[in-house]
Amino acid sequence: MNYFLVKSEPAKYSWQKFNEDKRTFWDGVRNYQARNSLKDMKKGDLVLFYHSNEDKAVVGIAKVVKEFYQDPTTEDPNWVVVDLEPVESFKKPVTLAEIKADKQLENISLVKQGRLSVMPLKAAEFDRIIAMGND
DNA sequence: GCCAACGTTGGC
DNA sequence: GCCAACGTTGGC
Repeated sequence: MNYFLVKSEPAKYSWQKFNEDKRTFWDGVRNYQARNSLKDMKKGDLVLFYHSNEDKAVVGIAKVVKEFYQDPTTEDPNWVVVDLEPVESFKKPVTLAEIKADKQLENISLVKQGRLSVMPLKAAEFDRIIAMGND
């Protein structure tokens, strides 16, 4: 089981919209590092959903329901998507400020490499954020 | 709206 | 294959 975090601007694709859709393909990744993470996702892996820009908070958990395949929004074979389904919403969104302030999360890619839109998480980091979201 | 960080592109 | 220029992302 692997863990990841994906970012979305709420104005573009919000957690709420995702829950209304019940399922989505994660398109628009145009960065090789992020793409490699998409390729590492296996069915059943869990993915934190982060709102960038407006909320700057992790708002819920999704899971991988279909492994990577050609991005249907481009002809370029470099780019892939995965299918995700919402699992649950956090009781309380975990803000970037809280993550930055947490000792156990100081090395998380979200903080260290702010511009990356899809990133792997260590199990401990994933668990920690979940715990904070359910406080 | 500014700017820092950083990935990508293209000239040499 | 190096590196400067440029574009994009995202926090503030």
